[in-house]
Amino acid sequence: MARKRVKLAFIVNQTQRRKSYKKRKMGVLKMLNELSILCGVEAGAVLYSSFEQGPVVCPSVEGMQQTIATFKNMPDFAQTRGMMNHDTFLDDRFLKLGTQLLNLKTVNRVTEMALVMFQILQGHQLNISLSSEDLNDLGWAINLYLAEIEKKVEAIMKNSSIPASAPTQGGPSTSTNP
Amino acid sequence: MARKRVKLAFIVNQTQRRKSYKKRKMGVLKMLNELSILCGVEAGAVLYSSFEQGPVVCPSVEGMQQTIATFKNMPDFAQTRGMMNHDTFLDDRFLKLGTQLLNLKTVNRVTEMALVMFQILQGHQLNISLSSEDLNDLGWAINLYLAEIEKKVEAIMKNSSIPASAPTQGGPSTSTNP
DNA sequence: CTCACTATGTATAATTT
DNA sequence: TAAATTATACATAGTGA
Repeated sequence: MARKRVKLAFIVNQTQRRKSYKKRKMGVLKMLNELSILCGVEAGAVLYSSFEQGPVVCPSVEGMQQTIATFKNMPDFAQTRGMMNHDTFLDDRFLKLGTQLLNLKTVNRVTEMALVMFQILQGHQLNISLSSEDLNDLGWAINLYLAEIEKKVEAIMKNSSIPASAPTQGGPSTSTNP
Repeated sequence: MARKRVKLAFIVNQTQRRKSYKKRKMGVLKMLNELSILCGVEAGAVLYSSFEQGPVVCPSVEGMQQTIATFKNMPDFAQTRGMMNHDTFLDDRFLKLGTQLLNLKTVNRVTEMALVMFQILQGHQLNISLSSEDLNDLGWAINLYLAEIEKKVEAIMKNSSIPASAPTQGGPSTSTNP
């Protein structure tokens, strides 16, 4: 019943780890959502866990689709056409429209964010793994390490006679918007 | 002194919002880091705020660079060369090597995550903003809305005689690893 | 596994310096 | 404006159905 002080280390017990992951995922996504709303910040995240088929992407694609669908199916939307002018600019219905459009802009902004993230990390990856002769030792160590692992895997495979299979790759699962 | 129940809405006061952003950013990044360590999950995030020059990227590029630097400068690393075999595979020094290599793998994994995120959102963006005639109304509304905003901005600019300036674009700032 | 509950550590809004 | 403080709401580890 008591929540012991959490030790910041990998949770070895798989069941326990899975539980913790589920709860904390919810927590992080909720807080990210709150940060986004409260502070007017575009916030995106990706979680890549072994517990789920694909990466968890936030903000969720489904959430954004719902936003669009809501906008498209907004009652009286057709009636709004043709009655837009300065007098109706601050009309409630039009303000709602604005909110929805801001959400639409968010989609584009998040895409842009992801691109930035990708470019930054890609550039970083190139710097450390491809560039100069400074990393010869690193490359050598990697190869040796992987070779050792390969040997171990081969040995295990021979003994257990389980055929090697391509990893199952499911579609990405998106988080439900909190 | 008391923390009032938080109302989930955009904080209008800029000073207040800035404060909240700083604190909550720390919190979210910390929790993301914890989730990553506790549950063995690759977690990446991007924050795009008006409070900082560029996007905040997590895990931090600097943090990863430090990992690499540590690895490269590891004492006795040169001595390890040539003494790797099955007997020394579980040697302490080599286990450390493995940990560092896992971190290196994390770099690549995060890059991959970002790419997935980008592709998913890119695809989604195209679906909703470019594709079919279903969205004619949406496009029409956007144009009208933007035109109205433009008029307002023009009016404000004329009255205040403040010249329009290109937004300053700084380099990306990376979060410090907690 | 999933939900529900509860005790408790943590994050953070409000306030002061 | 930023840092330190404090009181409180919230997240979540542990537990049971």
